[in-house]
Amino acid sequence: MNYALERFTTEVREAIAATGQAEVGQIELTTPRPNIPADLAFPTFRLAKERGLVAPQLAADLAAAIRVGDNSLIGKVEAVGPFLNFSMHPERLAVAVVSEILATGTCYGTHRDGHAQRVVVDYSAPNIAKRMHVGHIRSTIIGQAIVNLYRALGYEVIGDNHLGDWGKQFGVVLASVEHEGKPEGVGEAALEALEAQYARFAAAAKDDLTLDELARQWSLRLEQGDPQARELWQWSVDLTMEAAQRNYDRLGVKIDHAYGESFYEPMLAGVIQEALACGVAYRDAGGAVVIENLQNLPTFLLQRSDSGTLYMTRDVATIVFRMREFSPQKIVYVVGEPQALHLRQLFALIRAMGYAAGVELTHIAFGTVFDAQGQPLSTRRGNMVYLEALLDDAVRRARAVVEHKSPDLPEAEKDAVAEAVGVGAVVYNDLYQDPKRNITLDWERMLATEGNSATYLQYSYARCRSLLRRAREDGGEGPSGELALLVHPSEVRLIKHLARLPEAVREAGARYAPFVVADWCYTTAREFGVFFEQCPVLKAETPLLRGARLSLVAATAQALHNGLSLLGIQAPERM
RNA sequence: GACCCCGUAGCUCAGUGGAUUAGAGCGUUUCCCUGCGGAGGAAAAGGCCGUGCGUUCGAAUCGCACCGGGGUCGCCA
Repeated sequence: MNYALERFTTEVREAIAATGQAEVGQIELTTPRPNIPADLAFPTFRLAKERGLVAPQLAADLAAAIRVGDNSLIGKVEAVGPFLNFSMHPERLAVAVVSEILATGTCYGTHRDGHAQRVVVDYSAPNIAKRMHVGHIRSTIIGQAIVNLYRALGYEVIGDNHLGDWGKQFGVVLASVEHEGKPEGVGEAALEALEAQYARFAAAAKDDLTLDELARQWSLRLEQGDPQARELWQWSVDLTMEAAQRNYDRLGVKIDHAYGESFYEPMLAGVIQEALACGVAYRDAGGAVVIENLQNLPTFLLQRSDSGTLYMTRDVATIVFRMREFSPQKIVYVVGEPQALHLRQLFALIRAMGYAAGVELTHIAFGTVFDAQGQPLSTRRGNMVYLEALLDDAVRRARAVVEHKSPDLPEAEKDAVAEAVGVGAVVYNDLYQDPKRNITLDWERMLATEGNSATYLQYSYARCRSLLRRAREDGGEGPSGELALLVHPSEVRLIKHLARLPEAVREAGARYAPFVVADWCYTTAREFGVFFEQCPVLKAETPLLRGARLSLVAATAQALHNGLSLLGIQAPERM
């Protein structure tokens, strides 16, 4: 796809090159700040320096020498000081942008950059036998947005849910089930009961050595593949995933695989052997397998002195497996910032072992969630917020607003809108800013219905759809092709912004930053708001203008919908 | 002690080498429903871009040092 904005950029580059005063490679273009009345600029500082010229003079000379074709998207060329400024041709831009959005539909904004390339995204990773909480929501939501973005960029994306389904704590889980039986209920309620059971057993085992021994036995039986232990373990996995799936469905999350840590158990001995054999690791006096002096990173372990394996061991095996199974060009980890060092060590080790050569290994480190008092959320502090409850609460609050704003909607639709608005607010709270920032769980901010909020974006979409619906109903001029009429300043601004979705998608992908798309959506809603205020659509001065404006509204709705889908946010037709 | 992330308006955040006036939202103070969804739009007030030194024709943006906040540092994940 060669979008209008890309064609414009190419035309500018070629026009400059055609003057014979600059090589194509020397032409670095920038997007001017909003207060500059231009759409693309060529700062001539560098070229002037190379040629021993004065920048403003060079810019003026270039401006005089540039020739623009009859059907060019370039409207105006102007030298302003040392800058050579290019503006788009408003009428031709309107025709190009609006028609390409309507023609490409849900594909508008996508690319083929990643053609024949594969990306593995590691995200969500809930712990088995526990409820998902706010700590998992960030990985899940940001991860899914990254998956969506890379699919939109044309990559083949493989999502993998690296379940926390292994480790010493399972001995306690299984022992507690033997002790108290399986908890009643389903979903998160059952998991909550299981967590309580776990806590009771763990507390009791502190004073009762026979209980402690029981847990140890179960842990051992599980590792040795004992059928009964395995069956109980599988039951806890199923129970957890069933609950997780409800949350995933609501969040629009779909993860291709869920191998989980347990899957790699058979590969671990081999990984340790290999690390020892190739000399990056050694076995110390205590029997632990140690890696030190690796790229100035702190020393770390690949195997415990009691011969047990570690998170690191399983993560190495995971990369080995992913390379063999998927041959990806990139592996992306959507994991919290506290694990940054662990992942640097992992990446360094895997490279030292000769794996993943030429493969991009990326850690998208997201910040920690704090409560309103600035405390980290934790079970022990008792301030933990669980995902299902969070979503339910958000939806409940949204339902009250819907009831107040749109009392005439059918009840079922009110429910659907509340679900979209409530869940959308939770999702947007994780996507509207740079993931690496720590965030405070602020209900007011999260469930805001004004300003830079999911609700505002959904509202803008609903207004677009409402206009189009009413246009069909009143029998007047429908969306039409007289797009060159769209030259009102607020129309031009909106169109220019709509033209930027494709590059926003690219930038968001390159930076692993969904907020770039969120920002684009927000600005779209703002520009549409201004247009809506200043330009009557249904009662436009002429039928032709009405048709053109309806086309612009349709294009805005389509582009906004595409942007929101990338973020995983639903857009109701009315609300 | 070492390393990583952050520090921009009262609050939450964009902007990370270039253009008279560093942008949004929330909050505050005003306006705009005889025109389509007011979950909207307009305007005002509010900033030594943590501090200092440096690099550069040019620094919120790059480098160094410091200060403040968050985090991590062999047998958890």
